[in-house]
Amino acid sequence: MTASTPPGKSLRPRLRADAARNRAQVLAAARTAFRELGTAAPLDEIARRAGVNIATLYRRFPDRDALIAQVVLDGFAVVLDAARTAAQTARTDPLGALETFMLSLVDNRETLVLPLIGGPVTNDPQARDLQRQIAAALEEVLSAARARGAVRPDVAAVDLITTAALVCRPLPHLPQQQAATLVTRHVGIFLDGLRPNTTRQLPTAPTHEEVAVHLAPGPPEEAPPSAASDR
Amino acid sequence: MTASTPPGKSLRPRLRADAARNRAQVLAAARTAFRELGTAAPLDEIARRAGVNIATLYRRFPDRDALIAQVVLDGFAVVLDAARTAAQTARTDPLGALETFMLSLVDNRETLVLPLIGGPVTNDPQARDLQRQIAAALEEVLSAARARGAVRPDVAAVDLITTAALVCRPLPHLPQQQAATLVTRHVGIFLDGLRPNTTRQLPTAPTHEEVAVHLAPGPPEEAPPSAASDR
Amino acid sequence: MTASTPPGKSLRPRLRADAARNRAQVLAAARTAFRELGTAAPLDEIARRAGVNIATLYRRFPDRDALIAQVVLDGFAVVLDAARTAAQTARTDPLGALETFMLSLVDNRETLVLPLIGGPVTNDPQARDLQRQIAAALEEVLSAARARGAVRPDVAAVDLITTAALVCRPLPHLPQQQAATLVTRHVGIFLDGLRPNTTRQLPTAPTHEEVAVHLAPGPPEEAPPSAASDR
Amino acid sequence: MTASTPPGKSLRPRLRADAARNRAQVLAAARTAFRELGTAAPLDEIARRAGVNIATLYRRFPDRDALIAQVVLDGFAVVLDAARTAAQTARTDPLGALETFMLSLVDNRETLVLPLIGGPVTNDPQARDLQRQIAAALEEVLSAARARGAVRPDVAAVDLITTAALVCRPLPHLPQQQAATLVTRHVGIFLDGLRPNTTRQLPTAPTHEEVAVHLAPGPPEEAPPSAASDR
DNA sequence: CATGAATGAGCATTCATTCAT
DNA sequence: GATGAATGAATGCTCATTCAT
Repeated sequence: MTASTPPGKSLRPRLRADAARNRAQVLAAARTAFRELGTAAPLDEIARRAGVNIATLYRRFPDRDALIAQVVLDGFAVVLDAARTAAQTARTDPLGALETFMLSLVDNRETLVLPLIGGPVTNDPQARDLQRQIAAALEEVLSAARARGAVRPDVAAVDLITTAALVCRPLPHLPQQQAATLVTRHVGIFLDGLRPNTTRQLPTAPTHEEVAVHLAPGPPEEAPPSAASDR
Repeated sequence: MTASTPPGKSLRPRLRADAARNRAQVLAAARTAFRELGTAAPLDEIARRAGVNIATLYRRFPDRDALIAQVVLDGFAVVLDAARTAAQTARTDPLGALETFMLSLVDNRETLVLPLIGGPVTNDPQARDLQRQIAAALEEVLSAARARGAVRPDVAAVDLITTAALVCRPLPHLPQQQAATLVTRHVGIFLDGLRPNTTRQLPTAPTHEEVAVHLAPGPPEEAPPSAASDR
Repeated sequence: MTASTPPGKSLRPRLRADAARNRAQVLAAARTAFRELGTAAPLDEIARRAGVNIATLYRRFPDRDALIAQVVLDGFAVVLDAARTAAQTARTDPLGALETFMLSLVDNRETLVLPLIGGPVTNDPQARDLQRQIAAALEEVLSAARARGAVRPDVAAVDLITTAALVCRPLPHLPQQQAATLVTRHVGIFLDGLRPNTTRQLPTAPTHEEVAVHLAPGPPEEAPPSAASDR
Repeated sequence: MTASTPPGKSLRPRLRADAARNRAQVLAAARTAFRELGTAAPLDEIARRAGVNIATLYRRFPDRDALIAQVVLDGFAVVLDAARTAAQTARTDPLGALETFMLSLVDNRETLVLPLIGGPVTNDPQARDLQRQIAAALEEVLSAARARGAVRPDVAAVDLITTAALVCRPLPHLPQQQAATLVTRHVGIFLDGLRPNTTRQLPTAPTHEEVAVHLAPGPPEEAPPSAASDR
């Protein structure tokens, strides 16, 4: 599923080939720039990286938030893909499905801009819808697993989402490889923590609706540390 | 241990009372501003929150990085405190010590600015030293736990630090209470994942030196999402 | 020769008409502002005088030094013009050529920002090159004059350049007219001092290279007196 | 004659020893700072160079202009000294006296802050008075020289003052030694230009009153070139 | 459609000056 | 008398955004 070029139902009347290419390049540049510099990254820096003029960027995305929104939607689409794949194999191997799901996100970390909880926010109904679908698919996986006694009964889809949100954020100052190792270890331990026969009790999970309801307007998030000197 | 007012060994010849108060207020304001707006938060916003003039802020901290550095050092100091406390009870109850350590960080999340891996970086030797001490204390706890077979043998101090780094970052767009619940659940599952009799194998952990060596110059980090419109 | 719009060999791909006009206005404003307020003149003051926004100024000249450099280059171009004119008539009337050269600079004083020695510095290779050409042209004039016994044999091009540098700097606190009279008298006496049959011996002149070699990094220069109150 | 500690007639009730030392250090620091950075040099930079606190500087000199004024007065006093010395030997050797006068100023260039025309302005009556005395002494030298036919008849005291003003300004970007050589050569040629049997006619000189009358409020002067980057 | 150019507004930083110790 | 500290006000510079080509 191509994330950034939503199906024909879109209002967009189908772009000219070069315009579509520019749009894709802007999104790609935004993705990396947002991860490296934060979502406050200068828009002309993004335009430069995309090899287009700043005005071209503005033609496609009326403001920063529109750009962020699209990047996030693209991220959600990737996650939804993974979640659906997991749902498909849930019947036969729910634990393996879970593991594959989490690790595929870790692998795609670099192209995901903080999707899910913790990411930049949009009150876009599409985003809401995608989140709902993601939660549903994961819940499906979990109930299959619970039915087999493969996971602790108190784990919820929101826990998987939280984990994804935490581990997909950039770990700056660490080389790619090392960051990947550390995060993979973390996910491994987390997955082991999903086994049944738990020793400890978790606080009650919020429902998906409780979480989603806050995804709309929301307060800003954290920012980049300016390793050496911000500007 | 008072973090922001290091003992007399400091070069600073002891501040006048009012100056010290101002300095502390600036640091407190910076802490929250950094969490809410990112480390690129406007410095005059920080000064305003602290109730001092921007020039006063500059008198204490010659530039943004100096301010970040101090905030991070303070964060490290808090973590070191917690780690040492854990080390003290490690003999009698290593698992409890671990749990208390992790949860105390979650509780203090709000006053910690991305300490440890993933936080804003400083090549300050003090920061290095604190990190080293933190790692040492945690290793002490872990070896006590391993000796009793209370934890899986392949877990390392760096895993605890990674986890702390991940869960201490702000989860914007979520109300405090909910964020706390989600993170606490995550930590709970993670802790359960530390039990022995593991089902899965973790990739080899990097040594503390490998991780620390990258804490110096480092590339920038992630950034704020600009919920509505950044500027 | 149009000083500020170097021929097509320039990298600049030819400015749009309005942009070129703005650029010229900025340079003109800078010229007078630098003379009146020093090269530390507020850049927004310059922008205001030029009737453009400060950001427009920055678009053309990335920083103060770039602006200074261009103003100086323009000054050098004017001087080179004069020197070449002098060289052309040197054969027939070397003394007259010298006099015309010096007085033309005095006349253009107002549009020259400390060109030559003593002016703001640039390590721009173009500047170096212009200086070299100026020195060469003047040397040509002088050798023609020396050949006829029209000037003392120990005078060098560097002396003419020094004199130009000295007399082209603003004499603040004096009305234009009076400053012009005083400087013209000074130049007149200086020119008379160039006659042969000298009574006194001059210290050995540095070579042009010796002088030029110091034009690169260089320490700052003198500054404005702040007639009433600088700020 | 000690310039910066004017005779007892001063209003200042005689400073305590350490205060007097501080005052002298501030003036010395101001002298060099003004030459290096312009008269807009940061006052706290001057205080730092003087080794005193900025508030101490303010205690002695209520504002920048007061400091400038004193520095200029000191400069005038040095010039007056030299002019009087010249007047004393004018009877026996007027030309030598002139030469010695000019060269002594060149030698003291470094400690003179733009004295005379072209320097920072003061409406201080003391400054006026000093200038008058300087002009008188120089006129005395010149008339002795004219009487002997040792100089052209059309040279006036104002020409000497103009020349002094021109050559005493810093020539930045040139090493001390080279600047000295160039300026000395210039003065040498100028002095040779003072001989009688002139070939050219000078424009009529303004009277000393005409010149002095403009020394009061006056527009600002030129400024420092910011060799590399102003700030 | 794409771009060069212009603008206004924000933020960092510095400095003169005053105040309290 | 001297100093550390605080402040307000400039100024430099950058960026989002709009306009004209």
